[in-house]
Amino acid sequence: MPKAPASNHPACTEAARFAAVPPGAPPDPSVCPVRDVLDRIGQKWPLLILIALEPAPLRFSNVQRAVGDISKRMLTQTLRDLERDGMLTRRVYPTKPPSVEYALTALGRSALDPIAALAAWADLHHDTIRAARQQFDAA
Amino acid sequence: MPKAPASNHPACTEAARFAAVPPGAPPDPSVCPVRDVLDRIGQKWPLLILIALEPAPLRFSNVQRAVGDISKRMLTQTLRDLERDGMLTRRVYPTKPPSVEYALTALGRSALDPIAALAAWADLHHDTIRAARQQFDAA
DNA sequence: CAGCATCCCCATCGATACTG
DNA sequence: CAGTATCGATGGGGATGCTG
Repeated sequence: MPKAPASNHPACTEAARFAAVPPGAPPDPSVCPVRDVLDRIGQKWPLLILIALEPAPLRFSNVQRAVGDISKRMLTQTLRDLERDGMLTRRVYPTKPPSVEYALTALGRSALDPIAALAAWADLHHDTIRAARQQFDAA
Repeated sequence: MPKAPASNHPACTEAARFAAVPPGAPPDPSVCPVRDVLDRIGQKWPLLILIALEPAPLRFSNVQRAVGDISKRMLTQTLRDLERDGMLTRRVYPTKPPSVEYALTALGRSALDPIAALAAWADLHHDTIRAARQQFDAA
């Protein structure tokens, strides 16, 4: 069990509405899609892994190198989570020594789309944020 | 000090490139804008607070009610962080008893834009993800 | 090479109680 | 009403070592 399921938080209905849900009200109140997704991509490693795999599929060690300082433990765990979510595929080649290739799925690729929008926003407003922080800290 | 500064992670340059940075290379390698932003909005409360304030400014207690089950402790702390980032303003009315109104800034409002895109994605693909999980767990 | 198991730390968050 | 202060539990995640 990776973690507890997303909270069925009252404000999540707000979030869902904010997300421009279709006409019909969400039938399953026990899950908030927004939080469900954000819990994943909001973490450090999942995002970096998705980005690392964007240009091309990679093997375990190559993912580790691409991401940089992730431990094998977290890499394994995060890859599992992403595979479980259908964001990437895990293909084992029974060579000697074994090699495992990870590749984005269409779903994983499509996720990078809105993430890129967010990244663009971050890049655009980063200076403003940093300035705001400095001003705030002068107090 | 809210938390440690964002890691100057090698893959962040990848992330930055992915975010379609302008021609010039980022001069400050010690900060990754993408992680900087994601560290915030990836957390539970900041997002819910931004969403709660989107329709209209709210006072402390009203934010708490709007968000739902957040403790005063986390609410205070998160509001501070968001204020520090320039995402919202804090205006104190010296009435008796005192009241404090929190309102989104233009920056905070603009942040909800890409977040909405992400939320829309989450809403759209949530079923697919849940299905992938169920299939994965059948093993 | 890929990945699992173990240990352990410490940051985060909730609960509670108190103040201006 | 709008916080601050303090304590305590919980679990995320790093380091290390072992296996197929």
